[in-house]
Amino acid sequence: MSGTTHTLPERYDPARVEAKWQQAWEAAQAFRAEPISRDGAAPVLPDRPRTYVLEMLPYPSGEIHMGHVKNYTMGDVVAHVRRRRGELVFHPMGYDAFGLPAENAAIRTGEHPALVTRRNIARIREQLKRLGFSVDWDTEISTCEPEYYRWTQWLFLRFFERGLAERREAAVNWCPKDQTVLANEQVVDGACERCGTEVELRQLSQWFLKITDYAQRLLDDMDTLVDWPDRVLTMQRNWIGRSEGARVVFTSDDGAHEIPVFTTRPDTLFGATFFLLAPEHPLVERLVAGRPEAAAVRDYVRAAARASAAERGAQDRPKTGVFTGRHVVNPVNGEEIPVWVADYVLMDYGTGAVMAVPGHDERDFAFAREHGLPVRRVVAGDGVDPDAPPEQAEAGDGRLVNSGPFDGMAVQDAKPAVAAWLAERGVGEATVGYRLRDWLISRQRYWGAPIPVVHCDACGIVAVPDDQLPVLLPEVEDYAPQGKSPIAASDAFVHTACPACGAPARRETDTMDTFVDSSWYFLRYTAPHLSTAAFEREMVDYWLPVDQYIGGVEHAILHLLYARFFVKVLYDLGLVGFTEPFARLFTQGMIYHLGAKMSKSKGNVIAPDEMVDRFGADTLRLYTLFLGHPADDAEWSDRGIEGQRRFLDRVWRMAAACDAGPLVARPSLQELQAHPAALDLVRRTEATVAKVNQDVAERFAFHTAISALHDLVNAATKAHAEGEVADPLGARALRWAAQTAVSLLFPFAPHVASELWEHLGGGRLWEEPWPDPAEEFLARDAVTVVVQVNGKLRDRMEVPPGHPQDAVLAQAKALPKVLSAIDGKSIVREVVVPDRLVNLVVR
RNA sequence: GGGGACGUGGCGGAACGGUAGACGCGGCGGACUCAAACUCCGCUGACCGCGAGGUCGUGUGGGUUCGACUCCCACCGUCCCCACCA
Repeated sequence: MSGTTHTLPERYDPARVEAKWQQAWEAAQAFRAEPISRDGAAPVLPDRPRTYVLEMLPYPSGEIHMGHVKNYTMGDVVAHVRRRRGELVFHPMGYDAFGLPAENAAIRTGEHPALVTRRNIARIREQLKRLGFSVDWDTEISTCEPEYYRWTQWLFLRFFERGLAERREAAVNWCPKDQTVLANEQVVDGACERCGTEVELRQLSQWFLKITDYAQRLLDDMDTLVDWPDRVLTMQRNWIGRSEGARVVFTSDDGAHEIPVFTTRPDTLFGATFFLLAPEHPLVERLVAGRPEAAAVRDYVRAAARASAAERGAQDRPKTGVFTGRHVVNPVNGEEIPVWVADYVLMDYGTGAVMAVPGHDERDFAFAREHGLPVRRVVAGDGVDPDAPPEQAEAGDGRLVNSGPFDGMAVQDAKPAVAAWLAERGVGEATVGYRLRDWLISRQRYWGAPIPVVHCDACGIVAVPDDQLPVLLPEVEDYAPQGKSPIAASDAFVHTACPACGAPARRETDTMDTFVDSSWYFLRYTAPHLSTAAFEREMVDYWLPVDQYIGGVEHAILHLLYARFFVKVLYDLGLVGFTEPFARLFTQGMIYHLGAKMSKSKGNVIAPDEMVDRFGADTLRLYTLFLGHPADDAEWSDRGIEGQRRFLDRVWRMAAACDAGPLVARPSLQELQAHPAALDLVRRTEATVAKVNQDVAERFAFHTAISALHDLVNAATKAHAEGEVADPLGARALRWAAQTAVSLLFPFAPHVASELWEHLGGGRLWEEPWPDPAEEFLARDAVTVVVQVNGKLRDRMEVPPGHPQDAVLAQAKALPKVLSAIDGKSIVREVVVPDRLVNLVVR
């Protein structure tokens, strides 16, 4: 590929060009990932600027879709540009390979999910390769392979040792027909996504990762994520849902139980007229046992357990509840208030118990109305009668009334004052609540990483020793869940010896949520096949945090939050030297077609392969980026893609119009003085370099960068067609324009750019320094200044750049159109924006 | 109910307080061709005018500013996230 004498075929044939360059890159190991950790080799870390460009790894459910093409093309552009800027670029690829789709296919066909998955991966790999992304395929990882999930299990055990993984009872969505736990996303309108059966809530023993221990740090460290989209940060902030309030301890009427509540309104404590427990609250049974109300309460609790989450959470549902016959004592005033059980109280937020202040909380007010409970005013705005109970919940500001020693205090002051009062007496304190829940990672499913613990009657839950990892998935007959994980059917798997005491024991049969796999894959890329560790500290500290992460906004909350949590835990464990995984995040918009999100069920999917067949990978890459700003949703147009193919055809013809090599140097400004057409072309070329650089590096605006390339190629083509650059100097200018356009085109359409670069006499374009604009060509010798009268455009004029303001003004005032516009009026103000505009304000 | 994003030609979109509609699609007219495809050239926001030119125009209504698609407020519409979170 020395590119000496190379004749260009007349017609652009993408299939030939793309195959040729994909082979060339592979043969040259052009995009080799280095350095990475390998078995038996000590890492050598180059002293060079490095960049980790990462796109969210695909889920191998079948084929890639247009969203993937857009995602990986964006990442590829960034990777190419940075590589050619001289940075050491790391741009790996892998597969998030565990999970439901492969498993469901296996349940249908009986085929092993590993086979389904590997076949899908082979298909996707082929599709990605056809698009020519600059990744090193030797470092590919797949989360479902034992060499990967061994380390997922190893990391789980580190969480377990730290007390960050624990097993406890939790309510889960349960489909009584399928006999399985469903993720929230699998519950549609309170029914099972697959069979339509009403979903129940069920108490099951489940594994959790204690992400709530990290709630505050996940919140605090967001301040360092300045290059993340605000909307993602906002979504995460809302998801974590920090709220300040107080813990208040109530005591049961017999003095036997202390029942804490969490409230954000400790200032309204004197307004509590009743008390609520969630149906799942452990004290419910103990409070009602042996009482006449017990039967009614148990009925209610049972009904609540059967009701689905969606049903319980329904918006305008009447507030139901049942009186327990018991009372609790309010610590501020010793008042006894009745205890009810109500299903609008959630067991997993706060303490599962609530003090009800109907005067100042909407839900409590509705409940009080429904059940004839008293409403009391404890906050009054100006001019409000303190003894008139609110007619509706009043959540606004005011001063405290009917609140003993706190009367007259403003709400804002009363909150800390009441909390302090409680703390002094040992019946509460100021505290912070989060709506973030612990991360339930248990799945009663086959196709996931087995949770590597053993249940021993004598020792309890025992970790599988590191040297016995991986705990391999057993072979089973049936992949369908039957109330427990399918792997529980494998006796050989389940029955084992306790690693601690050697007695017969049972293996855990739950597998892990696939989000666990994808919470650390970006670390594994630095050691994709290392057999001695998940990764090496030196290497991850070298490459991470990821410089540019790119993916769909649908992962704005869960994946990104989980990955951040993982990295913080690994930091605390001393396994990594950074606390955030992704320094810069870009979330792309979706591609729509015929007004809807592309989906098989809507029949509006455009298959990338078909587009590659018809137009070539380069055209497809270009078009997905040309669609609009990548952060915005975009509408696919069948005709639109033809425009980008036409553009590449035009680039091809422009390059073909140039003689085969060698490459030329840019003509100097001085040489070009006598040749206006050539000068103009070089000026446009340099301006395009500046524009593309700015759009790609600063704005992520690939669509306008591509537009700028259109402009340049159109101008060069026109200059050539009109014979303006037929002379030797003109030909050099044209060649320079062509060379530069091809060079700039490369990150977007690498195959055709490489082919044309070769024709023009260049070698390895992927290593060619990325163009910088020649500043001397960016300055113009005349600028257009627009002239406005009262802000209305009246005329425009050419002036030298930096022309003195008074001269510009004088020239503007002499323009005939301006004269007629200001005729008979007096100028009251003159605004001059240098080199841009004049505005005359007249009256 | 809470939070967020977005409303610009026939369509995708451009314009980071200073020429609204770049670039692309589509459309119209023309050149090339026996014809077509390809390619090339011209026009293409609306209205008035033969023309030069003029008037209007970025969802609606206000505001800030010499000047607003852009900033602020309210409303209408679309989409996304969260949602009985005490």
